[in-house]
Amino acid sequence: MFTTKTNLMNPSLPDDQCPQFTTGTTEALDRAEAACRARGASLTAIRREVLELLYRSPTGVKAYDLLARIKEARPGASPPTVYRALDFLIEQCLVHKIERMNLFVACRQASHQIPSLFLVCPKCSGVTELQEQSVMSALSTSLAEAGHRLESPEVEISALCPKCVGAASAQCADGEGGALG
Amino acid sequence: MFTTKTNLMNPSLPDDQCPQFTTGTTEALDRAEAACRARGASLTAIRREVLELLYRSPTGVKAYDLLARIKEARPGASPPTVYRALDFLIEQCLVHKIERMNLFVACRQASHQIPSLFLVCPKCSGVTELQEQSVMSALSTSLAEAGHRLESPEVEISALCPKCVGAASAQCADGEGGALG
DNA sequence: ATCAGAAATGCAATGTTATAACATTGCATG
DNA sequence: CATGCAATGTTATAACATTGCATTTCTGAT
Repeated sequence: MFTTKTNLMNPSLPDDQCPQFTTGTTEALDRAEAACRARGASLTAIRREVLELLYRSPTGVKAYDLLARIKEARPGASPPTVYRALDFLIEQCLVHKIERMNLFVACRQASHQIPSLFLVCPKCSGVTELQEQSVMSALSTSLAEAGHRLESPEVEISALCPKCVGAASAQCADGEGGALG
Repeated sequence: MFTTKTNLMNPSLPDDQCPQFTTGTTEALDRAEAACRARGASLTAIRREVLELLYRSPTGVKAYDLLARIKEARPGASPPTVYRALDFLIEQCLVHKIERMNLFVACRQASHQIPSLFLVCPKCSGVTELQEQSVMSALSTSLAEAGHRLESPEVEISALCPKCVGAASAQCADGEGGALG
C-alpha cells in the first residue's frame, strides 16, 4: 500500500520542527529554488516568501491571509502579488490549491506517482495528502465506464480530521431524495 | 454494480424531453412540492422557480446566472433571493452544490443509499451523478485508516466529460514534485 | 558596458461569489 | 385585532480573484 501520508495537522510546533519536515524549511526552500532553476524558472523573493509561509503552515491558507502576512514585509503588496506567486508555485508543483475551499497548501510529497487524494477538514482547514492506489484504481474504472477522464491529478475529499471528529451532523444521507426518477 | 447514472449533459433537447426525465418538469416540481410538504417545509414560488431553472439545465448553473434569469420575472430579485432559495433546496436534498466550481445542480437521484460521486466537467460544467459502491468502499477504508470521517455524502471529481475529452493537458502528474521529503 | 527583449512586479480598477443586517409583508391562530 | 412566525425585500459589504497597463528588473548578446 503506497500510502505516503503526511500529517499537516499539528500547529503547535516551532518553525522548522514539524515532524513531516525531514529537514528545515530553509533547506526545503533551497531545494525548491534548485528545482525551479533546473526547469528554467526562477523562485524570486516574493515567490519564495509565499512558499515559506505555506511550508510553515500546518493547514491550508487563504490567499488573503497570505496577502496580509506578505504585506508585513511589503506594504505595497496587492492581490495580484499573491495570486501570481501562487500561480507560479502551482505550475511548479510546489503548491496545491484546494478548490472547494479556496485554500492553498504546500506540497509535501516527494513525487506524484499516483494522483493524490486530499482530505480537507471543513472545520480546521487541515489538509492531509494521501496517495492511495486502491481508491484511485476503483475511481479510474468508474470514470472509464462513464466515459470520463480524470482532469487533475488531485482529488479533494471533504472529511473531518481526527481532531475535529465529534460535532459533525450528516443529514441528506438517508433514503429520500430528488423528485425525479 | 449499483450505478444509477444520469446523463445531464445533453443541452439540445426541448423542455420536458430530456431523456433523464422520466416525466416532465412540471410533474417533477409537483413531486418536489409534495416531498417538501411531507417534511413540513414549503416549496414557495421563488424556490419553485429556482428549482425549475435547475431541472431544465443540463449543466450546473452559477448563482448569478440563476439570479439573472429570476430577474426576468422578478426585477426586484437580489443575491439573497437566490441564495436563500438555494439554501432551502439544498436542505431539502433537491439540489447539490458543486463546491469546487460554485455550481448548483438539481438532484436527479431517486434516493441516496450511497454517497454520490459527482463528475464535474471543467470545460462545460456538465455534471454526472454516480453512485459507485466500489469507489466508496475503497475510499471509506482509506479514510478510516487515516482517522478521518467523510463529512458530506458528496464527493466531487473534476473529470472531462465524454464530449470534452480531447484538449486536456495534464502536467504535474510526473515524477518530480515537492522539495520536501 | 550597454542595449533589447523577456520576465516580473506595482498598482488601480473591476469582476465574481456570498453573507450580514435590518425592515417589511403576509398569513395563520387565538 | 394582536401576536407570532416564515418568507421576502433592501442595502451594504465581505471575501475571493482577475484584468490591464505602466514600470522595473533580469538576462543574454553584442
